[in-house]
Amino acid sequence: MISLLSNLKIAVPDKIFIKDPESSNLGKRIIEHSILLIDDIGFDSFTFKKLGSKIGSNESSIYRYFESKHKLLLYLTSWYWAWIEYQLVFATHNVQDNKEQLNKAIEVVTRTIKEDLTFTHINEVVLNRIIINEYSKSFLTKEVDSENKEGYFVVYKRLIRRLSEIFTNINSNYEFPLSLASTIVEGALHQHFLKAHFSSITDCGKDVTPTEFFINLTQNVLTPITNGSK
Amino acid sequence: MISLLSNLKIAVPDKIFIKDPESSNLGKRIIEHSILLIDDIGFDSFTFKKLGSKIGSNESSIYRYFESKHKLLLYLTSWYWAWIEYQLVFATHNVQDNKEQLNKAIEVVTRTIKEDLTFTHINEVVLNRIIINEYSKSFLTKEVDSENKEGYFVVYKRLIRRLSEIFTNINSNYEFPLSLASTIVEGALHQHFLKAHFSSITDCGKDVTPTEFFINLTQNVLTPITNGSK
DNA sequence: CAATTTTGATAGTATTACTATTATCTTTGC
DNA sequence: GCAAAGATAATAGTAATACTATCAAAATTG
Repeated sequence: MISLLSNLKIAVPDKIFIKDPESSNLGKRIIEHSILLIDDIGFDSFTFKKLGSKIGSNESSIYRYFESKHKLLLYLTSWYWAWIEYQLVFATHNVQDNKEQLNKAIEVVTRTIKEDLTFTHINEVVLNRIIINEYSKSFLTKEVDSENKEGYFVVYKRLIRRLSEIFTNINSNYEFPLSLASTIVEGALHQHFLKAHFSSITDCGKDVTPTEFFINLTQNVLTPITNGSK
Repeated sequence: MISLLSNLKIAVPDKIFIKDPESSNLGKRIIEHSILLIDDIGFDSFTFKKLGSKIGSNESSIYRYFESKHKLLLYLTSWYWAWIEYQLVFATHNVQDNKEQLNKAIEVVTRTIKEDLTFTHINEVVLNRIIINEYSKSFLTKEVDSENKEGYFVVYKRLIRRLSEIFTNINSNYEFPLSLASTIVEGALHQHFLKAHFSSITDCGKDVTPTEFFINLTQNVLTPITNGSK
């Protein structure tokens, strides 16, 4: 993975930022430390002023990259889903066996994240925690519809569609591939959250991973119970 | 349902409020109009000052009922899940056939809400929209763990456990009843959200309901694929 | 009807989420 | 090597938020 992606730049829709943070040293520090700071104090308490003092820069300079902290969150989440999308494509590409392809796909979107050294200023493990804790806040707003029109969620939607196509390949008669895909991706984040904070309402923990739960679920759902009538 | 519940008061953990809003006229107006106002402008823009002017009362008076708008959200969500829990219990109680019981349970937690005239100051249809749009914000905070210890999420957790028990009744060998229950309840909210805002990544819409999707899913997951035996 | 409780009005505070302006520092093109 | 352009920093300012505190007026209750 490291060598494969080493020349790649994760593509984030450019309407999300004012100035591309990948284009400068300050921009990269903004991304690097916003991830650490949001993880540390939570998105609600996060401000550009606090970030500025962390990176020895000024609030007003950060505003030249992102219009608002909400846009910065959209940037981080788009980056994350694009990164997952690449992994999904690489992991499933050229895999002959359908069932193996399915399992790899589910694994990519549900597993606990491990460090990826390709992108030095981005800590994917910490970013994943942010996605688990804050992703919903990026679309649970009164502005979703207009922001959706602006294309701020294209990466995520493309990922869901790719995953649903893998389901359709396995079983073209299955009626709800999109809903299954969106349920699994969102549900995996939720199971990781429950594991950390509400362990009494999840089976995921030390012995069971969200990946096992969702692989079992997907196999049962996509394998029609054709014996006899059903 | 109306007559059955007419003497019931939905029980919300009393640590959530300073003064029980059910105990006064002002309290009830706070609940009634907070639901309408949050639905109208969104929780993020909602303030006690705006609510005060809607109900012809004062910001400071509302603070005597709820410590913060976050606590008010916890109140509304606890009320909602307790209301769903009652419906779950009534709908599945004394149902002989296991499969029918299962389907009724899934229906209660995934269906589109219809008005319930038992609670005159609470509009359940609007409250359901708030749950879909804002519920995640009630636990995606840095304070989850301490608030969980205080018991602010007991109602929701009890609902998930009840649902998981129904799954276990159907198939005691199924390994992930809690994760399935939490995935369905959260997933249903998500499918309703997608239906309204991201229709390209869900199959739910005019022809398909979240209930159909989740009933199909649950049946396939709980019915082991032991072809031959089944 | 007096005591108590509840509600309303007003004021005040620290912080947030920005915008605007001007000064300084860095890069680059020649 | 230097001027011009562009990027960054510093400072100031604003309206709104999320409260707390105090006191007066109104409503409830015993």
